[in-house]
Amino acid sequence: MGGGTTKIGDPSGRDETRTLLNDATIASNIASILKAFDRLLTFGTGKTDAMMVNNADWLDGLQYIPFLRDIGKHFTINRMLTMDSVKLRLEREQPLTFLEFNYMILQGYDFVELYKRLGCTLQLGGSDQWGNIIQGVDLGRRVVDAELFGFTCPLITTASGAKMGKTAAGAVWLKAERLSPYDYYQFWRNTEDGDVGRFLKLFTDLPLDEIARLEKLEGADINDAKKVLALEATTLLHGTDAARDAAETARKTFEQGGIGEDLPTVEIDGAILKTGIATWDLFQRAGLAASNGEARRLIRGGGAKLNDQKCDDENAVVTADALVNGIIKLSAGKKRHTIVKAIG
RNA sequence: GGAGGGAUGGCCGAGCGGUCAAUGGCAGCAGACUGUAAAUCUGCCGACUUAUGUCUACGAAGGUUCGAAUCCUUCUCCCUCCA
Repeated sequence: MGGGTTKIGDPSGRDETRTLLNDATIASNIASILKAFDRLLTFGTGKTDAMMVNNADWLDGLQYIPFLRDIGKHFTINRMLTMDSVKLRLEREQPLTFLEFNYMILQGYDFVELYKRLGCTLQLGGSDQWGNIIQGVDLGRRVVDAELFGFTCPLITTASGAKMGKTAAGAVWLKAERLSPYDYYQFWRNTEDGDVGRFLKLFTDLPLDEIARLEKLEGADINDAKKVLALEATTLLHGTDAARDAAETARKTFEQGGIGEDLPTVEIDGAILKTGIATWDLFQRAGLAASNGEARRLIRGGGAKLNDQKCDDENAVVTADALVNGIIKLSAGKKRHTIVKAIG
């Protein structure tokens, strides 16, 4: 964990100085990240178990002068200026502070420190980390005569060039509290055709010959491959049960036009339904519109459905009569569905 | 220290006294077409129980004016050049 380096901020790929966080925020972020990774890695003390270390352990106590003399002398400004993270910022005439300029030195130092403490000899990262990793490799050779290695992979984009990680609802979160298994499943289910094969290889553990078979599918059949992708990816993160439930909810919702149990659910006071509530208000409360005005626009635009019936009048009053088995299904467009449940 | 240039809605970027909630592009949302895909086309895209209405908004605070994103003053931050 970059508990120390986050106080500096990696200048890679951004024009603006990263917002500096305070210690409490950093600590809570680290705890949160540990929880997210816990789903994917086995942390422990065993031979092959994962361990999480925090570079604040050795960076926070660094003394400036000794550090400059021992480590700083191995870095030339000439070389540092050729690093993309620095070069791009300068070329675009964006400010780069001395603080950020030091980031690569610290990350390089991290690698050496990890080698000395834990015998770590390989650093993996996105291709934007290449420069930072190489600095560590070089530094290792110079100060501890170690042979270190770097391994980078291209940052993942979709076939149409968009950066990964964004969905209609915002970012793709790994924690179920931020993005439900169902929404996570849907994220993968909606993968572009051209990405399916690549994503199957990158984000699932399926054997390559199975993936090769799925890749051969064409036209509408590609949907079968997408279902496999979504199911496998969701299983890895949320487990078999959650993934199966998500798949079942998606099947019911999209293939039968019914109501899946895992759809986002919003509770509403039964008394409100008794007296009646305007349609636009209901959509807003269900979280399908960010503001009342947006809800109205959604309905006016013809994108809103209540129990699969198109809503024509934003001011129409919805009452308890609309409840079917105690719930109302609201839809914004074809993909965003929410269940409203009356309570009390 | 000196001389210039700049700060506009999620982002980029026009506007340079009224017709500006602010051109255009991107992103986003919805509709059509489809396969819960992409591409394309269409509409929407500050908030408010929607109103030819109110409020908030063009870095911040004052001022000029019937009226300011647009003019003036001060401040903050950024960029470029010179030292």
